[in-house]
Amino acid sequence: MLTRRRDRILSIIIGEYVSKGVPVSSDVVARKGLGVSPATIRNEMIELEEEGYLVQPHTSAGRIPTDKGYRHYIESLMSYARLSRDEQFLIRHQFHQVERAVEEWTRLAAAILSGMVHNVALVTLPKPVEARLKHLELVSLQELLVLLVLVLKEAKLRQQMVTLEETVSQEELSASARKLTSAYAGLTASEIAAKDLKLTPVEEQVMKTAFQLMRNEEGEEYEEPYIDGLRHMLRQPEFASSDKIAAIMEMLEQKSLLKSFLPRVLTGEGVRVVIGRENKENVMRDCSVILTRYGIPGEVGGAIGVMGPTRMEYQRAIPTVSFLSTVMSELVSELYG
Amino acid sequence: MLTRRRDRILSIIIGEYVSKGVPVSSDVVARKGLGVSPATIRNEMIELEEEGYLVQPHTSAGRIPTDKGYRHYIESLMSYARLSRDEQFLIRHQFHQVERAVEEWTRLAAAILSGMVHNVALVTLPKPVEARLKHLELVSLQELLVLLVLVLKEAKLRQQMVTLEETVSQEELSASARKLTSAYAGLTASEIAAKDLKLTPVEEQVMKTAFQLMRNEEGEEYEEPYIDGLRHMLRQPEFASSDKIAAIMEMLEQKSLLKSFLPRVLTGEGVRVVIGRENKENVMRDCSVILTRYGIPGEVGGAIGVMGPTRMEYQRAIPTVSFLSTVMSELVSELYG
DNA sequence: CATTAGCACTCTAATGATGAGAGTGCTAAT
DNA sequence: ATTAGCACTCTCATCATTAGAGTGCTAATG
Repeated sequence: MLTRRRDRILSIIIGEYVSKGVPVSSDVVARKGLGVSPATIRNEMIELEEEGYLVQPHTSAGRIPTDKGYRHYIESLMSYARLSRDEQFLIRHQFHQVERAVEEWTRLAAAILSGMVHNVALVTLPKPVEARLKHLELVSLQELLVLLVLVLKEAKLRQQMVTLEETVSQEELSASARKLTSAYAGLTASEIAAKDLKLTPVEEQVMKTAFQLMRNEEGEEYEEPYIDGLRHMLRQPEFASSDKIAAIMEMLEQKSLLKSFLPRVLTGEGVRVVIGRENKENVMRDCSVILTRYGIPGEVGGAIGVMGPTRMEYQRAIPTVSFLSTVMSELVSELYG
Repeated sequence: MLTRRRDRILSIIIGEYVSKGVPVSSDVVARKGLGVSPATIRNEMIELEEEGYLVQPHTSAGRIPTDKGYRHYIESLMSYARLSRDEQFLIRHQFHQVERAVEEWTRLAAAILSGMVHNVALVTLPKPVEARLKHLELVSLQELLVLLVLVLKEAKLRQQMVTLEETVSQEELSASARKLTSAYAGLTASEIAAKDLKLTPVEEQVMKTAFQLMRNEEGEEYEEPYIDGLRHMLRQPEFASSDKIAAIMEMLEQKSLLKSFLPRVLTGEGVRVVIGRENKENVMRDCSVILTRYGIPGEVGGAIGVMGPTRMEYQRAIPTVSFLSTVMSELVSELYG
């Protein structure tokens, strides 16, 4: 546990370092109205360094926060930081101005978030815990080629070409589609599989494909996220070396890494902050990630978050992520009724 | 017009510079089997410099090609460069291993292209010159909320929520959908508008939305492209400074710029190469873009291309872009049958 | 006349020396 | 417990020096 004053000093140092990007000297801290001299601050700083909250880049430099320092700072921040009423209103307003569609919302959320925190925003599409069929349609394209269209409960479309073994007219296809829709509407993939219905071979084939498509919708993993704001993050001085940029780019373009990265962090409620070396990936050792879920627990959910250098405006980023998650939850709830 | 020998020297310099990234000296050129001494090369290089094909970064450095130099080199390249049979086969093979869907093909094309040329690949979805309706479906979501699903001729789905003014049952909606489909299937947006049919108010409303959606499909502009391979481009030494990266990132993330950028380049047939300062955008002054169209002329088309530093392996990039455009054209043709 | 050997010249990039400035840690006084 | 004072350390910018790369020019050559 830190004394009140050390806590205060740590906050000041983090605040200064985050905004200026330069190691913070005892002088600067002393001028922030603590009523003590730089020498006293120095003594405290030695303590804070010994306890692992601060480090010096070199002997004659000011201090910068360690991951542990940020961690402490953030814990005390999490509870009370909120966006202002005005900002909340402004954000809500923007969502009401776009198409009523999850893709649009997700894209907008990423755009707003990245713009507000000047870093990369990651937002996945909402994904239902279990896919439920709403409607099924078959459209004949060419002789043997049929387009299978699934409308899922949450107004999501999935499509897949199916190559039939025999020619079937559009009328017959429509009849089959009607039959299958009325038989299976409202069911999940497993419920559909369980139901033993008398189907024609063509219908069998269609449902096999539909089953696959629905299975793909389920699962623990989140969708591939929308990414926005790379341009902002790259302006940060910590990304002056193009090596780091390339390494991070590699991670972001390699969907596999990203996917495996998201859910691990999100087993639990509330906003998660992963700071610097707390990240498993080595390339991320100078980055922090602020992530949270949104959606309706047990029904549908997505992830929303920010990625940026460890030296990040947590004070602003955390409430922003938090608020946007709330808004996305509301929007999704509306849609899922 | 250049003499045969100067042409040869220019080629060698470009070849060397592209692979090594270092100004090329007369010695290096002389060792390439021209049968003349470095001094002769130097005399030729002076000529080439005076004619604007080469420059020296500073007095005691080798030469590097100017935009004009690259331009000349490329003109002579365009005609004969092809990918090897093996590579062609390998690429085709990969396309046959993915889902039969334009999104997959587009994504894959970007992935393959960027991997092969170690730079950024841009590929837009194919876009029809005029959207033709294939099928229309209405799915009731909530009391007044209906999902309108359009299947367009090329197996493309479009969706939009419609808020009705009165409650309509799913049966009635399906009936309307059937009616509208049989009335309008195969028609373009303008043909649909021209047809004067007796519609209920709800059907009117639906068709108004459908009309809008189809109109959005048309137009001169290409779709927003799939982008892949930033990680490769960033590894190039010319992007060591993060300023440039950020500027280019800004352009790529700002869809507006990108969209306006694509079609301007693509009024015409064949592969287009825009080198360095030939680009309108100032941030692109050290970059080249290789772009071409694919699709069925007059019916459906997209753009495919590569972006990278001016010092690019044109010899490889141009035939690769060209070949992938052919493959995409074939695939799209199959689908549009 | 085209080619080329020879050479002086220029410019870069790496290295090391120097000094100012920033900020510290410690000591001793309050 | 706090703080003034001060020696100490390390960075960073500047400058000088030097090796090396590659040139352009001149004069000689077949």
